[in-house]
Amino acid sequence: MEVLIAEDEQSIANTLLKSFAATGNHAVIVGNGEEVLDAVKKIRFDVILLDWRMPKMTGLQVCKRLRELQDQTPIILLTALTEIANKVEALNAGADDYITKPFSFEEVLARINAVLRRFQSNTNSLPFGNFILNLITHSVEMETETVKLSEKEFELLKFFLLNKGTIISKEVLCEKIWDIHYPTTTNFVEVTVKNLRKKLEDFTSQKFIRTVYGEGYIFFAD
Amino acid sequence: MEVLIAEDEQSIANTLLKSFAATGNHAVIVGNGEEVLDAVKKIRFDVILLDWRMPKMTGLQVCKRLRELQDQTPIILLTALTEIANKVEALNAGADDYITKPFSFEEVLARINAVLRRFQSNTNSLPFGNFILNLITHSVEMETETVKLSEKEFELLKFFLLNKGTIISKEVLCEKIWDIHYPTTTNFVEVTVKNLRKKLEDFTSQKFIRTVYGEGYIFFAD
DNA sequence: TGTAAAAATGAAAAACATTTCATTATTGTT
DNA sequence: AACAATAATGAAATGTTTTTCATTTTTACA
Repeated sequence: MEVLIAEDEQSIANTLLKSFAATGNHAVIVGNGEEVLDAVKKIRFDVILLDWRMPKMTGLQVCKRLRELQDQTPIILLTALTEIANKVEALNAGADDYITKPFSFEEVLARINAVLRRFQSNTNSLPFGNFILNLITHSVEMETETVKLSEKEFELLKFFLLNKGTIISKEVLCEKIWDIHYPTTTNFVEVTVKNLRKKLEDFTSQKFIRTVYGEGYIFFAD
Repeated sequence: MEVLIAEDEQSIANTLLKSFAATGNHAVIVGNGEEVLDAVKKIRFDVILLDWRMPKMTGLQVCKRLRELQDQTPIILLTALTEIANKVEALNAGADDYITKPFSFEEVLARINAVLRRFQSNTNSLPFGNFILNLITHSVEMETETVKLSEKEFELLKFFLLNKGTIISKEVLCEKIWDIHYPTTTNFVEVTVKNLRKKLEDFTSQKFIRTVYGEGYIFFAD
């Protein structure tokens, strides 16, 4: 397991580092929030432990910033504070859990494992723009409204979201969604794209599905 | 949201009860662990708040017992204790989170929402017997075969699985799945039950959906 | 056992989703 | 600008699901 620890108190940092090493894991220590943001750009971590009090940015600010940057790495906040407002703030800022100091390494491990357990199983929603594709209800949700997709529309949008930013040929869509080999005699792919576009445009004027002439489609969000 | 609160201190219990009502939720209060075990047999709750100190059984014991009984309802422990050992114990006993007293109602709600978020995104399948209901594909899977359910069949089976072992009236199904108020002029609930039974029986001779004459249906698995 | 209420069933009707098809619009190339 | 290839569209045809309805079966209870 790859752990990123943001902690400016040397003694705590070193104890954690050794403990992780002793349990067969690998930890990287950084001393402030900016270094966290740099580190996550370079390496993928399984979990991030953020000290609440740090130089420059607080753990909370780092947490918020990471979520703004669409980073979904599980975050556990380490805090010496006990004020209720902070706990609520932490959870609402996108942290997955927090641990109050003083803590035992045993507790840290228990917390991490609990958070990872939740995370490991697949997500039930795929966000894009201001929207969310709910994989259970097969509908697109925004703040106020919800639109139910037909089955083919759902599978198409899901496929686009899992492959956003890359050109997807009709041939591939045919194979993956309809399980039909190219060439097809009719244009059901185009028709389904049209219908999906229509449903999304009822929400917004944003053009998510762009056509690449002669090659296929490409999905853009953010 | 349906909340079960196990709390023997009347003042705390009443405050919670009122606060939940004020936020459009419904809470049930019980005073000891045995009543918790009784209550979950009858009704499905979205979350259980367990006081650590209670007559007869501690919250921890109740928590362990519920997990032994295969009850997966999210549990949040309410505790006045601050010893680290207890926190670890709580998480290892199968609790999903804990709140230290004193707490604000705001924190309780934030915690519940955080737990529910994890819980929901944690499961994309519901197992029953030797089968699995895949919540993403809306199909029932067994070792070799797979059957795709229609939308109503899917919602019905999902509802049964989330409420297994309890009697479910047609009235409730009508409200929750069709969003239609009783009484109905026609018998679409019975028809959908019939079709779902048929699809399940193509897999197995096991009778999952039992009729309770004059009351509704009850789903049995394991 | 007979009866009335409740539930199950097969099949038609209605609503909805998918696919096909003819036509129009757009794109890249000359 | 003109052309051919590709894509988009509206609407019809087909297929599937949902709902309705008439009838049969099951149940609890006298």
